[in-house]
Amino acid sequence: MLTIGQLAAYAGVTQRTVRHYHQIGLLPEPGRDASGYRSYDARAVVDLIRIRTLAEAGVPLARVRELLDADPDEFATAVAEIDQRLRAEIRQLQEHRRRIARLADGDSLAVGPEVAAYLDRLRAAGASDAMVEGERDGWILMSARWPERIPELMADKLAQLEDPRTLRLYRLFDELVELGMDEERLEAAADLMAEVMEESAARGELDRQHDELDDDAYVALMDAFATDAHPMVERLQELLAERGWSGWIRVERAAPGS
Amino acid sequence: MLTIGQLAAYAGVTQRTVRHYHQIGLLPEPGRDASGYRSYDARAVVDLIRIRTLAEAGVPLARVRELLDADPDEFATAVAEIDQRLRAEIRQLQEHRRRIARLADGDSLAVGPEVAAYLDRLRAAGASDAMVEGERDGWILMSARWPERIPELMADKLAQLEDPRTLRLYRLFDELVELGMDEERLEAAADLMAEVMEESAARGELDRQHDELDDDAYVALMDAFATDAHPMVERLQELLAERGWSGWIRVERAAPGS
DNA sequence: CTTGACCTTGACGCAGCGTCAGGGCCGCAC
DNA sequence: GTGCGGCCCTGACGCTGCGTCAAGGTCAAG
Repeated sequence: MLTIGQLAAYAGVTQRTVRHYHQIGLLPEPGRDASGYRSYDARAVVDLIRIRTLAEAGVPLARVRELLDADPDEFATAVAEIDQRLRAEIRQLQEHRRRIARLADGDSLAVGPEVAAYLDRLRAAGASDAMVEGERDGWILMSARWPERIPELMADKLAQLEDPRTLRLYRLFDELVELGMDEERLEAAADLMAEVMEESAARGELDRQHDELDDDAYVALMDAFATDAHPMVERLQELLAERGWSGWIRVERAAPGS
Repeated sequence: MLTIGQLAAYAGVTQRTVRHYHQIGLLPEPGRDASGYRSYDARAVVDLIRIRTLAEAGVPLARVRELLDADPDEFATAVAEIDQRLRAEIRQLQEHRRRIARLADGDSLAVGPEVAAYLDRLRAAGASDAMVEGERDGWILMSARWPERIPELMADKLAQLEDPRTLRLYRLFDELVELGMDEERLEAAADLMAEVMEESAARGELDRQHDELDDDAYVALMDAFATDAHPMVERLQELLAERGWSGWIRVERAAPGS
C-alpha cells in the first residue's frame, strides 16, 4: 500500500493536488491506516494518472470524470468541444498581443489612430508634453461619448494646424502655463481665438458643432475638465465672453458682456 | 458630475468593475453626494478608460498603475515583458491542444504510443473490452514506475502475440471471465503459461525481467492489482505454484509445492 | 404613495491548486 | 529515553478579475 506522497510521486503530481481531487470528489478517499494516514492501492495510481493526463491536456476538472466514463463517441464530442474552448482562449490571447503591440508605439493608449496621429503632429509642432497630455485626455473624453465623430473632428483639427495662427495660439498657451499668466498674453490669446472663431462661424462650422455635440451635460463635464486643468482656461473664457463668445468645448455666440 | 453607472457606461465597463478598481486602489474613491452616492468628474472617465485599455490588452491589474505612470522606455520594457508572458500562455494552450488531439484518437489516454499500438493489436486479435482495459491499466502502472523500459517490454509483448499459444491463452482468459471459472479451462491456461514460461526462461528472459523490475514493493502492488481484478488470477497463481512458478507480474521459478 | 431604476455595503463563487500554520507519527541515532 | 529529520494530518488563506446575489436606502415620475 502507498502513502499519499508515494502515490503523488508515481503519478507526477503534488500531494496537494491529490487532496484537492479528493475534496472535489474526483478521486475517492481511500481507507486510512492505524495512524490515520491515507493508504492507496494500485487502482488509485491508475485513476490518478488518467485524471492527470486529461487535466494536463486542458480538460477542466469538472469534466474529467465525464470524459473518463465516456464511450468513444461521447469522448470525441467532448474533446472537440474542449478544443473549441482552447482555440477561443488562444484567439483571445492573440488579440491581447495585438493590442499591447499597438500600445507599444505611440499615444494610441486609449485613443484611436486618428487622434494619435493628431497628437504626434502637435508634438512635432512644438507643443509641450503637458499640453499634449491635456489634449489626449480631452480626446479620450470626446471618444468616449462620440466615437463615431472622431475621424471628422480630427480631420478638422489637423487642417487647423496648417493655419499659423493655431500654432501661435498653442505657443501662447504653453507660455502661459510655463511662465505664469500675464495679462498681455491672455489678451493676445483671446483675440486670436475670437478671430479664428469668427471665421469658423462664417463657414457654419459652429452650427454644425452645436448639432453634433448634442449632450449639454457631457459638454459641461468636459468644460469643467478643461477648467480644472489650468486656471488660464477660466480667465480666457472671461475674456472671450467680453468678445461675444461663450463655452469652451462647444463654443457659441453669446451676448457680449462686461 | 456622474454617478457610477454613468461613469461605467462611458468607459464601457460594469459598475462592479469600477468598484473593484476602487477596492484595489487602482482608481481613487471619489467624493460622495448628499445621499452617499459616489460622484465622479471627467478625470475619472479618462483614468478609467486608460485603465481599461491596458487591462483589455492583457496587462495584469497589479501592473496597470506602473504602466500608466511609466515613461516611454519603462513602458516599452514592461510591454515587452507582458508580451513574453502572453506568448508563454499561448504556447501552453497550444500544447494542450496537441495533447487533447492525441487523446482524441485511440487509447493513448495516459499510455505512450507503443502501449497504444499494443492494445490496438490485442483488440484486433479479439480480446474483450474488459481484457484490453485491464491490460491498459497494467501498463499505466508499469509506465509510472519504469517509463524508460516500456518500448522494450512492448516489443517483447508484440512478438509474443505472434505465438498462437498467446492468443489461445487470452481467449481462455476471456472465457474464464465471461463463462465463469471452470477447472478445465484453469488447468489448460496454467499448462499453457507454464509451457511458455519454460521457454522464456530458457532464453534467459526471466532473469532479465528480474533485474529490470527491481522494486519488490511496486511489483507486489501490481500483483495485488491483478489479483483484485479477477479471482481467476489467484487461482491461476496457485496452479502455477504447483508447476513450479511464483509471481504474476514478475514470474520466478519457485520450489514446486502443493 | 407607489413603482422602477438607480445607488449603497458585504460577502460568496469560480479554477486549481500553492503555501503556510499548528500538530501527530515514525524510524534512527545518540 | 530522547532528540531529530521526514513523513503525514486538517484547516484556511491567497491568487485573478470580477459576476452575482442579498438586503436595504434614494430618487424621479405617475
